[in-house]
Amino acid sequence: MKYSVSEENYIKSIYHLQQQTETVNTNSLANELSTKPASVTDMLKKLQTKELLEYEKYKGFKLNEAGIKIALNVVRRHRLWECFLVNKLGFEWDKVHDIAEDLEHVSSVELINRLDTFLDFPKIDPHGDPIPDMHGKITLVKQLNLATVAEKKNVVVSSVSNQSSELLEMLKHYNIAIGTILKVNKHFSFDGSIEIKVLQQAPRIISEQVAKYIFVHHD
Amino acid sequence: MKYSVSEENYIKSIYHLQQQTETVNTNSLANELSTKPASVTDMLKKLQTKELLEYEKYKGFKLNEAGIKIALNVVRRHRLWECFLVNKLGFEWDKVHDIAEDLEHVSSVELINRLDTFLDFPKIDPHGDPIPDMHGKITLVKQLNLATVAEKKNVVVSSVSNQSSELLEMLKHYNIAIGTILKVNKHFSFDGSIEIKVLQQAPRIISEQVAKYIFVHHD
DNA sequence: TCTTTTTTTTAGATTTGTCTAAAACTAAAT
DNA sequence: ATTTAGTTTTAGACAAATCTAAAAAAAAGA
Repeated sequence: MKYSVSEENYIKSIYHLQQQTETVNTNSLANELSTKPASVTDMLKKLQTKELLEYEKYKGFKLNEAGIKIALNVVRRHRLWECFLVNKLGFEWDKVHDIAEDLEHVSSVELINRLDTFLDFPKIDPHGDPIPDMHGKITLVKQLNLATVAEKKNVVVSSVSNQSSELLEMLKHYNIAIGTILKVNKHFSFDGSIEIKVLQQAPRIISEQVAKYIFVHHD
Repeated sequence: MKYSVSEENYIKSIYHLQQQTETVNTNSLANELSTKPASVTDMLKKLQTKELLEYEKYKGFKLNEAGIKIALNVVRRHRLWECFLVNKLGFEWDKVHDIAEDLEHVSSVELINRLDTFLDFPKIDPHGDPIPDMHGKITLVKQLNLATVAEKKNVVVSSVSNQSSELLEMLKHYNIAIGTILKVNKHFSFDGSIEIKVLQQAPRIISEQVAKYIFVHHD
C-alpha cells in the first residue's frame, strides 16, 4: 500500500518519538512536526483506521508492528539518500537533512535497493545513525565515546553528537569525518585530552571537550 | 518562487505540447495529464494569475517567457535524474521515466547542480533528448539517422525512436547503447542493410529496419 | 445560415490536510 | 475533593486539486 507524504512524515516522527518514550502524546508530535495538536488528532484517526497505530483517546498512542515496518522503510530511504548526498555529491553532512526529507518520499522499491547497492550497502548514515535493510532489520553497531576508548586500538568514527558548524569546521581541519579510521595513542589524565593518530597523518592532541562529542566503533 | 507538484506537471506538459503546436488546447492537455478538461481550466486560471501563461478563454494558451523558464528547469531535473538512474544505478532506459517523474519535483538548486557535476555535465539523457543547462539553455545536437550516415565516419548513438523491449533486447545483444561510438563501414543498396563497427568488436550487419530507429550525432 | 457536434468553461461537490476556537478530559495542587 | 492548569478532542471552516453535470462558445456540416 502507498502512503501520502503527510502520512509518511507522521509515521516517521511517531517512530522517532517512541524510541524515547513508551507511548507518544499529541503535543510532542505536534511540536515535532511543527503543526497543531488538532491536526495531529485528525491524522491519528486516519492512521488508526489504516491499522498502523495503537491509540486510545486521551491516552497516547504508538505504532504497531505494521506501522513500525513502514517507519523503518521511510528511515531507510532517508538515510540512504543522506549517504548519497554526502558520499557521492559531496554535500557537507549538516546540509543534507532537508533534501533527504524530500527524496525519502520517492518510494520505488527498486530505486532504493539499487541505490543501496550503488552505495555499497552502508550500515550507517553520515550522522552515524544505522540504516535499516530492506526487511527493516537494523544492524546495531556498538558506539563508544572517543574520550573513553582504550589506547592502541583502531576505531572508526561513526557519529558526532554536536552538529555545530564550529565543531564541523574543526573536524574538517583535522581530517576527521564519519568513516575515518584512527587510533588513540594516549589518554592524559591531567586534563582528559587524548593523542590520536589518523592514518598517514602526524599524531594530534584533542581536548576532552571535543572527544566527548565523537563516537566510534570497532571495525 | 516554489511551485506545487501539480503546477510543475501542468507547466511541463504545456511546454511539451507547445513544441508541436503553436498554441495548446484544453482537451489535449487534459489527455496528456490523464485528467479532465474542467480540471485543466481551473489550473489555467491559477497559472495565469501567476503570470506564467498567455491565455484567452476558448482560444487556447501557451507558456510565456517565465513559464518556459520553469518548464526548462523541470525538464532539466527530469533528464538529469534519468541519466543518474541509467548510468549510475544501472536501470534500463525504458524503466526510468516514472521514477524520474517523482524525483524531478525535488527542487533544491544545489542538489541538481551537484548531480549535474557528478554525472559530468551530460548533454543528452538516456533517450537522446537534450538536457537544458542551469540557465535553461539547450545545446542542440544535430541528430542523423543511422540508415543515412556517411561511411567511414565515427558517430555517437544519441537516441532510439522505438522503445519496444524487443528492439531494446536486440541492441543490448549488439552492445549498442546511448553513447556508444561506432562507424559505418558500408551501405548495401540491395536491401538497405549496413555494416557497422563498434570499438573493440567485430563488424556486424544491421538491417535497414533497425537502422532507421537509431539516431546518431558526430562527436 | 442555421443546426448539430465538439470543445471549453462554470457551478457546485468531494477529498486531503490543515487551521481556530471551544468543549471535554486528565492531572496536579491546595 | 474541588479548583486550576494543561492536554486532547471536536466542530466547523478553509485552501488545493480534483470531479460531474450543465451551460456557453466555437467549429463543422448541411
